[in-house]
Amino acid sequence: MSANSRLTVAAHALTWIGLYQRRGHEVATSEQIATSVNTNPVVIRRLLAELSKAGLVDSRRGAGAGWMLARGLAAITLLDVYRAVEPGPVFALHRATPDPECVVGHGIGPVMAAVYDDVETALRRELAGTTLEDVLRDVLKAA
Amino acid sequence: MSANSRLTVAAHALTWIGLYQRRGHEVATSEQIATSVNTNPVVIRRLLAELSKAGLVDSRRGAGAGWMLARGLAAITLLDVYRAVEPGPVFALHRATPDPECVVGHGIGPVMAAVYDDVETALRRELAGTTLEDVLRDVLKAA
DNA sequence: TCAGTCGTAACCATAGTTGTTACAGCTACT
DNA sequence: AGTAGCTGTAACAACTATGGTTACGACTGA
Repeated sequence: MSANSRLTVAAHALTWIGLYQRRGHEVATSEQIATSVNTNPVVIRRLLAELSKAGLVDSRRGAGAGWMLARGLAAITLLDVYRAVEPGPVFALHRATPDPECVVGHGIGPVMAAVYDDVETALRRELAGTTLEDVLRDVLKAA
Repeated sequence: MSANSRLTVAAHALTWIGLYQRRGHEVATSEQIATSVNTNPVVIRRLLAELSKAGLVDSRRGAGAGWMLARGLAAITLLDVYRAVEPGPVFALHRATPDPECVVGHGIGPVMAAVYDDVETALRRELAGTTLEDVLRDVLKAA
């Protein structure tokens, strides 16, 4: 499985913005966030654009521009972030339709789909149990 | 996330071998399985090679060669198959180490790792709850 | 000996992710 | 007005994972 870090980086960016705002700043720039994440500002802007479409952040343009949270850290769960940045499911069915003449080929699709539904539900339940406020608290606790 | 069908195809192949053996045949060939899955025999052999390393199937070479289950369908869970064919975790941490001078950059790695551990545990618990015997039963029920 | 199959290497195509450069558009500030 | 600074997005390259295909040596029952 292609392990991807989109959820990690998105959570990092949002947590960073939250802490920065808590310290009295109105907006955070993609360059500041990129420095903390250790990546390119465009990567951050691309990710924040998806989070913006999902209603998790707002952006301000022009001079003094930047990003701000659309709601508090306590009101954003990792599931919200996951939904915003992960396009597809973890597991997929066959790429090409299996042989419909074969009993297994004909029937296994729905069976696996049901299993994958349960897996996704469990995964989402876990992610829903952690808010970015929890993340920030644990981050500060470890410092 | 790159949705992959390795788990689906592996479960399909094993279930097919199990049913084929139950009908009185000793071994199944990669070509027969590939026909049911609707893919190339080499894809099946590559996947079964991984399942063989994991001790789920055995192969016989020479004339009359093919594949057979190493143990019954009821003794193989989807978690066993998942472990055999999925190399890495679902989520990854940062590709490049975040800024250690930043509180968030320094502390968020372990926090996210803990969350991902819980997610993987939940995912594995779900997969462990279904055996290939369950899969075959549901496949036959739907027919 | 030979036919059939495994085991595996090699190569290509496709797709997703990440990093990078570039540039148009917007707006507070001077 | 003009400008500086940042967003928003396109374009491209590099890398990785997956899947499809061809090829061929290795093995073994008949």
